[in-house]
Amino acid sequence: MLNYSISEENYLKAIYHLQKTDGTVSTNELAKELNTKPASITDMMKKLKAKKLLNYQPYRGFRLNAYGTKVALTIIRRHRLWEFFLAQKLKFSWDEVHEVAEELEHVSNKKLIDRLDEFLGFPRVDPHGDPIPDVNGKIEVSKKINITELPLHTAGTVASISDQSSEILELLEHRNITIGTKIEVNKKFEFDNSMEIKIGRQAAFTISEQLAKNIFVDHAK
Amino acid sequence: MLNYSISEENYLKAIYHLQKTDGTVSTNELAKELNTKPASITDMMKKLKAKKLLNYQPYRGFRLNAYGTKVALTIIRRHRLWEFFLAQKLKFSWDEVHEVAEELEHVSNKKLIDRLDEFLGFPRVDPHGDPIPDVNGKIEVSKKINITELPLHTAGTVASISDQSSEILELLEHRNITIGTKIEVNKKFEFDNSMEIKIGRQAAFTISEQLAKNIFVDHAK
DNA sequence: AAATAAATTTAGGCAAACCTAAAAATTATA
DNA sequence: TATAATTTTTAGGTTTGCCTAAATTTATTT
Repeated sequence: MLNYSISEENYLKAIYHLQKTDGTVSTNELAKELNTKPASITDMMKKLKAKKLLNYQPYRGFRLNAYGTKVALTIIRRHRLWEFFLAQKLKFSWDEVHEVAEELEHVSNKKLIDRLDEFLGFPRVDPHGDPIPDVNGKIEVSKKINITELPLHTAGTVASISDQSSEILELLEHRNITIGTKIEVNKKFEFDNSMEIKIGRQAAFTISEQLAKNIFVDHAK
Repeated sequence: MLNYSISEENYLKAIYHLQKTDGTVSTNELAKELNTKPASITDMMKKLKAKKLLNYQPYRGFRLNAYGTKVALTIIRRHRLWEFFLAQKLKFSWDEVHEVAEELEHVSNKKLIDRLDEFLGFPRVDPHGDPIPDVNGKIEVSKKINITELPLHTAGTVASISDQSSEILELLEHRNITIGTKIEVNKKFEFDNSMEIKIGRQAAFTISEQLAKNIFVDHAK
């Protein structure tokens, strides 16, 4: 696998993430994601196409090919392993890791990343609950699990709420919990099975077992 | 402290290292060190002077000022902490760490470096035996110590040999040990106080207590 | 299907960091 | 000290990755 510039790596990563939802990515979409102008995107798409990382037809959007996807996944692997390292070993909080990992991810030494992976005990998910691609670029598809099964200090993205009553929604609204909210469990109390959770950088608060049992989150493995 | 580009950081670091020996650094000297052409050096010196990092008079060489030195020391701090991390935590060998640290050193998040320092237990010297600047940029002056006092797996640079006989020099020559050679102690044997040492990437070998007692190395603290 | 709006691309520029070749300053030498 | 050799700087280019403004293509309306 060849080496790519920091800009190229950021483009590949952004395209990978945008592709997930849409089938193809548009110039404006990517420009917005990368905080650049559409003209810059067109420039770079020509380069990445020339380097055989993606399929691109003028005016028709673009999509990573198999090789481009593989490169994107190694970058995501680096990013998530560093996030895990920062949270686990350097005691960075959940919401601080991303920014630092954005820089570390561009250090491309393969042995470094594989040794780091080993040092960390081959973690499967990063501190946000997103799956970490393995040495071969294989990435686990995330599954829904109940928040009560979520490991401590590992975020999950709220994917569904089983009870649909207005009572529970009132409570969730009050707590600022909706689909897409990232939740991290701080503590579980055996006495009443209540748990202390945290959302983003807000102060932690406690929720009852009843409520917890209704919250499902996306989580790899 | 402001942020500098990777190139600027590499220039500052190189000037710092060259300054140590000479009083002032010349264009050609720096060009050789950085594998660039003299014209590129002149370009960059103008920029670094404009940014108040060094003193520079055309045709008269250059030298970091107090601020430039401080910046250089934070880069060296990052580099050596990462080297320590790579050797100690990721089991990289002595001669592999430098190259990887050259990349990691440009990640400039201060909290990252200070937390890493703490995580590593505030090490004083890197795996090559060079001192690591502290949070405030203070760097210990290296002192000579006998190789028998050198901690295991930490390199020291041969600074002097106390015995000056031709017999010892013959032995040292055979072993490829001269002033400037970097030595790492692998093991010490209590039985006869002999020790197994390693030079660069050569295979390790054993030396007697008598010989060891005559080898002094530069080593911080 | 024309006209208008929106998205995308092209054209031409800019700054950073490098380069080569030529000019200028400094240093060494006859 | 004048000339030669060396060092350094200047002048003018190149590539990467970005920009603005204008042109073009595609999509949406009427």
